Amino acid sequence: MTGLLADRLCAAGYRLTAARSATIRVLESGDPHLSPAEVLERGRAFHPALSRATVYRTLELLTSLGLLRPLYGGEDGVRFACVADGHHHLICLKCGAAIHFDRCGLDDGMEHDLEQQFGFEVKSHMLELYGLCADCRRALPEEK
Amino acid sequence: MTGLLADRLCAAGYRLTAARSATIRVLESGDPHLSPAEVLERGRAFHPALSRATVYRTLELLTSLGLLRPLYGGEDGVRFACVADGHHHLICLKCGAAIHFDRCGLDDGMEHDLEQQFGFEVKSHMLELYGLCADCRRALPEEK
DNA sequence: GTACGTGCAAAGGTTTTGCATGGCG
DNA sequence: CGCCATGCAAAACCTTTGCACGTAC
Repeated sequence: MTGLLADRLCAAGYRLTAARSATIRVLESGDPHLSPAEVLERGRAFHPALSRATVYRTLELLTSLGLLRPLYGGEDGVRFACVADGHHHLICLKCGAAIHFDRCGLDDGMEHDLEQQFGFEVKSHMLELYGLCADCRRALPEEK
Repeated sequence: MTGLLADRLCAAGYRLTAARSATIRVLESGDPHLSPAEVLERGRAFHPALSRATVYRTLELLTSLGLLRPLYGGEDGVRFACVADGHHHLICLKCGAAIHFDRCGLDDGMEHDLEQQFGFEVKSHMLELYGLCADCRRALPEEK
């Protein structure tokens, strides 16, 4: 339990309430790709009164702080990923599976170069690679 | 006019119809981050009868071929980006501006390593860096 | 000529909003 | 104690789906 999201939230001047705390606990507990509905369902384990509207508001707030990122998954709508310290996925174009990997091939000097070139202040990043996962590669040749 | 999207579509065995052609022309004409509504509006310049449903169907089709990628933009919902040959953005967390840059710091051996490790076949990729654009950095200190 | 693709319009689900209440700081 | 945040429920929105017709190949 690092409390990274909570820390950043407070540092930005927002209150750490029961609803937000529950939402954050869900986001930091394992599964890195959750839909708003899943966050609501799991969040109610920590704070039964949690409302759908508050989940949406909290997700938007964390996104605006650069801590979360909304992704379009394979088929089931939006999912949010924590990108506080960079996030890297392999995404299967067929089944929508998102595989997380740690290694980031990013050139370390790159962020600095971009800040120089565009005056852009980089806070986090995400790298996605698209293709076919092992299971779908196996399945494809068979189906006709 | 490269016709890259059209070529790939046909190569995959799909028909190149007037509706699809119009949609593709919009996607290949400049602006790399379009919402479905914008695609519809601009597409009707080429094919007035173009329907909203067909735009959605075509966007989904191109996405499943790994040519497009749905992104959640700053505030206005989904936008689609062409990732046929890799795409790299700086995204402003405040105003939602998406700045394209060419340089990709990706380690060239990385794709191959991931194929070895996960059995994943990489077809395209996208790199997003989140932060504040030059304009918003200037504006922030002023507004209280 | 045939199977695929389209347009229309209605259905479905998710996301957003307003307002009175509650609780953090 | 004041203001921020919440919960509820309704409203708004975007997206998807069914079906009969048109058309690419």
